[in-house]
Amino acid sequence: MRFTPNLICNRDDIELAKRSDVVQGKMDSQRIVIAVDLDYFFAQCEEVRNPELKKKPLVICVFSGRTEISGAVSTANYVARKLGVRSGMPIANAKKLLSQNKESVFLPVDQDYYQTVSERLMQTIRSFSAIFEQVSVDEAFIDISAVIGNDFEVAAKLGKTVKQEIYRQEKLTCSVGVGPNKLMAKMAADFEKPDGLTIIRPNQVKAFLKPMPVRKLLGIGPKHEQKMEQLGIGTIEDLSKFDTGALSDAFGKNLGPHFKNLAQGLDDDPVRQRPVEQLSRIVTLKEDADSFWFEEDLRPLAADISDRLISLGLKCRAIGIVGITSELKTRSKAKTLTHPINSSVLILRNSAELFRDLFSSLATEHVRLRRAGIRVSVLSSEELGEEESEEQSTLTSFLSS
DNA sequence: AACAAGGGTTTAG
DNA sequence: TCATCTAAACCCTTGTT
Repeated sequence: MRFTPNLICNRDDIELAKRSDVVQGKMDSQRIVIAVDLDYFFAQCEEVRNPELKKKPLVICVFSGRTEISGAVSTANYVARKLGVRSGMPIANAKKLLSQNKESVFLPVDQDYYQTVSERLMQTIRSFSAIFEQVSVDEAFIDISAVIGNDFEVAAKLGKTVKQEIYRQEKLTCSVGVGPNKLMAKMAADFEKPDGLTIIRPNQVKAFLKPMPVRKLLGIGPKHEQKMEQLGIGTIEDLSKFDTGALSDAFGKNLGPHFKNLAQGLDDDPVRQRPVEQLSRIVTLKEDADSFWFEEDLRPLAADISDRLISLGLKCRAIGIVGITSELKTRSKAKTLTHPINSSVLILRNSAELFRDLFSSLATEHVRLRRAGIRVSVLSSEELGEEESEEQSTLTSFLSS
């Protein structure tokens, strides 16, 4: 079976595609979703900036600052991947793998640059449908049902057009998937990786999923895979036939049935822009800390989170800290405030207090911290928060006491 | 019973 | 030997209404 068509789109199709004035009808039964996933995004951005890099192994690194080379690989181009470099890998390991190749290049992430490119890309993708969801800096969904109707052949052309338009504007390649929902669109995009275009029509869903290992399903990682293996589940087909009750027992009341739906290619999650729910920043400390003497390391984190809250017009009513121990275990503490805040000073004061708490526990365990971070959540619009109900309940409890 | 809060885990990119 | 950073979703437990 083949999933990849080869069709060219004309000018009329583009104009048709741009018609976002069509109402988002409740034709829930037949959706067409497109997933766009930029190829090795950070590294490809660097290649566009300096085409010399295209032939060389290129590794984009997050340097932690502990030593000259400590840190992890963010992403790498396909030349480096062919030699075994993977994202998440320690930089030192990547250096070892590429030590024979004098051409290889290691660059630090340039988040601002990628962000600027990303914003232009998202504008372009969005111009194809108003029903749009940005998933990450380099990934997005559009729901084109209202724009195109229920015709996968037209959708295939539109997918091709999206790729061409992105390449024309930014000289970047991407992988595009077209499917009846977000899950299938995403899995289609993953099916053929650099510069791919894959269409999965509703009648192809079962055959597409059937033979795949469960690990390929979105949301099933190494841990879930291992658990499934113990249950005798190897392929997506195995999962789709497994007893729902048993899945609930193994993965929880929510997740168990969810996995079974995914295995059948079912996903009714709508394409929509999701509100920001939390903001966080974390740093690696110069040396592992066994007491709270690094308030200076925290100050820039608090300032950055405060800046972001303010520029989004938000305040937070919950604040938390995260610590990563020397053994790479995660420890966290959080508290809810009576009143929403966004100032750097208050964020710092509250997180410092939580860190003192955390260290009193860690001291008795003789555990030290390698990394320390701040997280804020329960975000509300700066103007109209849930102020009214807050006042109300305070008053009520006061009167009834 | 329903919901909030707090702490941990898993996934994804 | 070395192990980044950000964000979401879920799980479980405990406490309140």
